[in-house]
Amino acid sequence: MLRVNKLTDYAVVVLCDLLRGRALRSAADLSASSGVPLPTVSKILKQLARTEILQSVRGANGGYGFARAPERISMAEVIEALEGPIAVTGCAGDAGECCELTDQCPMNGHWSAVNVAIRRSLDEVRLIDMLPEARFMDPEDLSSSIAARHAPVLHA
Amino acid sequence: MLRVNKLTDYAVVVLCDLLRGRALRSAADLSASSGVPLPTVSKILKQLARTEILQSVRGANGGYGFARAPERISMAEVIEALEGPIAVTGCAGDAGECCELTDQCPMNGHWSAVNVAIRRSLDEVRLIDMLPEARFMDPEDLSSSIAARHAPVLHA
DNA sequence: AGATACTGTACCGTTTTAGTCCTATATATG
DNA sequence: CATATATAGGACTAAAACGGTACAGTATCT
Repeated sequence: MLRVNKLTDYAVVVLCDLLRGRALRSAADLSASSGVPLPTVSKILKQLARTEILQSVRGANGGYGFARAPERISMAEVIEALEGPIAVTGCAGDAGECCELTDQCPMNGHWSAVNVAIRRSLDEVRLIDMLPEARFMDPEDLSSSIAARHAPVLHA
Repeated sequence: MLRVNKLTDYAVVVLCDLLRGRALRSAADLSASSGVPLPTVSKILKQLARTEILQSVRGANGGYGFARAPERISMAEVIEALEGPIAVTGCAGDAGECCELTDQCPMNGHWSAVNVAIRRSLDEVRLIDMLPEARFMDPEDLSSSIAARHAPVLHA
């Protein structure tokens, strides 16, 4: 079925919620407003904060916010943040690890054609395209409305 | 990691082997030449024969062959044959089934943007692009060489 | 009739995933 | 400085998915 993890699915829910609210929100806050259980939200946000997608602030009044302008975050990034490099099979990755049939295996990394194709298409889907409002708004209205919601952005 | 099943991986190995050999090959034959265990090869071929990719002939001297000109088979078809419809999450599918958070879930099928993008890119990767020889040959040489190997094609 | 080869289904052990919890660390506030 | 708040990191467990195998059935060739 070419699935992504359920966690990745939830991540998009949470990220869209974050897109809607103030610039800095706590995990508990996001859990309450998204309906996703707190431990799960925590896990997701922690993962995302390790990349260039989210930025975290520790301590009282801390929380998570976007590390970059959210309009410029692609789904490829989100998926990679939660599931590692986009590689459809173990064989096709850059890593040396391969199946036991290496000698006879006539593939030798030819899934990379598929990987590249998928990677490219995911680069072109933006996180904000996942917002339900997206389908009712034209791209310009959308970005300006998001910009407005995020007046006090974190990312300097 | 956005994986496909291991079975799908093996399917490509076996299909490429079939691409190389005679038009009609038995499962045992393909198992021997590809190195994939017979029961597994059987399972894969059975699945593929349910679609328009392979065609089966029962009884002595039977086997499997392509149901259509193999140059026109896309990876999207192969993946769908083995894993069902290309849908990255349960939510996004056409089926009514959705997560438990339906009410609050702000997604409502917005993974479909991702699904469509992936589907489109997989439509453009052909099965023959997975052949190791593919990278050393230009498209025309390749299709003619495949056509030559498959002179007595099954598909009318 | 017998041998060959696909068809369908059911089963089980292994691996992966989802979800939870605990301890450590950082920061704001009184 | 003490305390409350919040993230960081990692370990652990129960559940689901997957891979692989086996078996009984059907079709076809010789």
